[in-house]
Amino acid sequence: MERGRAAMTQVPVVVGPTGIGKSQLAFELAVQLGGEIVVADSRQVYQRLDIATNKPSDEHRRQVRYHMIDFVDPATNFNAAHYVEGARGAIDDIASRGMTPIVEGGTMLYVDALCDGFSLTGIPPNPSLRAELEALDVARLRARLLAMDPDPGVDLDNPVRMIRAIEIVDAAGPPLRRLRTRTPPTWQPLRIGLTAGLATIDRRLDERSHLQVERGLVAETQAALDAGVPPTAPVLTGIGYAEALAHIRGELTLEELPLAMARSNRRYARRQLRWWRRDSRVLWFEIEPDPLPGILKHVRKAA
RNA sequence: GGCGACGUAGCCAAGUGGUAAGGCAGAGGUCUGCAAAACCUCCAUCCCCAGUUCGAUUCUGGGCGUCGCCU
Repeated sequence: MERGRAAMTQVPVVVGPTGIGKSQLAFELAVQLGGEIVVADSRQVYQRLDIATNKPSDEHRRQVRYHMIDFVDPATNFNAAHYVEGARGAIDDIASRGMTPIVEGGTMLYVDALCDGFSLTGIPPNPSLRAELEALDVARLRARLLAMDPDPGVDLDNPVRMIRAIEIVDAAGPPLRRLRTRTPPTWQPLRIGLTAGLATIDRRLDERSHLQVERGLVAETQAALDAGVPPTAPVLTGIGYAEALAHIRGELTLEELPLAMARSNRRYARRQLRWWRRDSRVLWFEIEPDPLPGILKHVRKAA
């Protein structure tokens, strides 16, 4: 069958909370399996901002080929649909060359959109409509949305979700639900979760935050500003950069900076854990004893 | 030692004689094109004792504590 090899291809997908060593594990997995890594991360796609986005080291990049990082102008916006398109292409490309694609990431929506094949409705953002809708309060947004689609299936308290819903229905007509479909990819995701106790995660995040500041996070942020990246750009709203900006504005001392970063990271890590722990398809591995052998065994058995 | 102010959740902080705003942090949850975002839910009986009162976190007295000023 034509879809033959591709259809059967198992793609390891390494997920888990930030700061737990996913990147390192994916690297080791790639080395062992002869693979290339497709990062699923909404911030690593942007060029230059390396420190707080936790991009792979030059050393790792020399040994393993990485995809979906470092290719978007930081002054622009990138989104889940762009990601899925690029990542699917990357995976097909890797597989076509006989290598093993390995997805690794932290952005929950990106991972699920890619691996579950979310349609994302196919309607692109409409900036002028968004600008208009952003001026409305929640009640008005809700009324406007319900007038177009009485049962849109979105959080009616959430302005961001309602604006998106209105945008879709405005372009494609109701009902919204019919546009949100799933078309699984031609390959089989093998979800591997990396986890650890919260105390361990918190300690690592604390250490990493201090390290990032020492490595020049503030200078990197300032350089981005100097290069014309607006403070409102998505990258600069990310963990680390948001705090660095606050420091540059004088709202945080240099001593407070890593503490604030660690706090944001803790919150994010917990959200990631909550997102994936409800997904029964994820097989979890503790990071404490080296999880690589067990993961390799699992991957090889599945293949 | 004297004088003054203050003492509300982990932190910041409103407030009233009738049974405690809000913010941050924390916990849980939602999630199909901004997702490291956005949104939802939960989270205190007001320093201690006595008194006044139908009823005190809110009034009075005492104690303890903190801060400031003075000697």
